[in-house]
Amino acid sequence: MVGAPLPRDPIADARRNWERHGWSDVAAPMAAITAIMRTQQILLARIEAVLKPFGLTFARYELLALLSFARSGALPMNKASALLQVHPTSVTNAVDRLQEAGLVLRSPHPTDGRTTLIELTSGGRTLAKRATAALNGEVFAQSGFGTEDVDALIRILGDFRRGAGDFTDP
Amino acid sequence: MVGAPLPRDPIADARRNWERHGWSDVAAPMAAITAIMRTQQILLARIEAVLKPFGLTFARYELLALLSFARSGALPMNKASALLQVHPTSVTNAVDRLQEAGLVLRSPHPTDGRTTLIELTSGGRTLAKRATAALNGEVFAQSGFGTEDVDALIRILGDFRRGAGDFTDP
DNA sequence: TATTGTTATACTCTATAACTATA
DNA sequence: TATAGTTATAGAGTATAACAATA
Repeated sequence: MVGAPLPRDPIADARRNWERHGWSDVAAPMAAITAIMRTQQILLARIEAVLKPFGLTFARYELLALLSFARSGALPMNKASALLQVHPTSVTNAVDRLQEAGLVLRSPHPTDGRTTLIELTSGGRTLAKRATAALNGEVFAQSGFGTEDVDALIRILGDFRRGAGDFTDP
Repeated sequence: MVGAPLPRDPIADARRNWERHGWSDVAAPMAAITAIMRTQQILLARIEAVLKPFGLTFARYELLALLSFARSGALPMNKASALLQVHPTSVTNAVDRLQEAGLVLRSPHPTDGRTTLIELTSGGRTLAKRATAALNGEVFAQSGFGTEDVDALIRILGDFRRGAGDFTDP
């Protein structure tokens, strides 16, 4: 998927093309956004490679990790959908697969008959811990970002996400 | 897809969870990387929404835009694959669809019988221009990133991509 | 009426492997 | 032998719409 390194940065080239065609005013944001898309692609590939031996995809890992941090150990489907910012059908799909693998189970909500709770099995909890340790050691601990750059990213992208309506936190 | 804003930033919460579980050393990079994933999701949704009326996906638009900047107006398949950093089969697929839509056409390479050249039709060139104008006006011009933040992102993500082996540029 | 979740369906992109044709 | 591209096949996530059950 990632072949030999290119001799030139294709995004810097695209930026120059934008400037040459009279779009100088948006060339820089175009380059920044394109760089985000490409960076995400690189990071996702690393993450999925680490998770593959555990039989997990990133989407399923995120659900597992979310459950492992839930106070009660269980979450309603719609809560998971909201927190992970994914479509309800995506959660249904992910839970189906995790349930087949014996990592989570569905249980009825005690008071609201409409809602389904998802909770980790003990096997799911163990796998979540192991997968998290692997990601921490093989991806996050060697992210390729310097300490100050990590802080800058968190601030810049936090501002962006707030502006995009993700959350209202201060 | 994007429901009501959450009262709290889920990524900041995840970071606190990491710290509470003894992974303080990687909590910040985890948060930065998770923020990149989420930001990409938001941006991709905006881009695809703008491109939809043109009958284009982002992957197909990228190919169209790349061709529109090629000096000769044509590119070999493998060149496109390398520059867009996508799998050869993804290029085959994209070209198939763009060709069905009459936006590009395949032609034989003049000297190397193995390679196929892709080139824009006049309709493809027109659509590329219109789609680029729409993206510039509706996404890049209102990116939600401040000017200094755009510069910071370009520098930080450029360093990252170089480190990841995307290119060898200075 | 509104909400929760599932099902059916469809359409992305992606990836591997096998294959053809050419160098 | 190596390279370029296609085909077949598979799997991933995402989305819409229709539906059932419950509030």
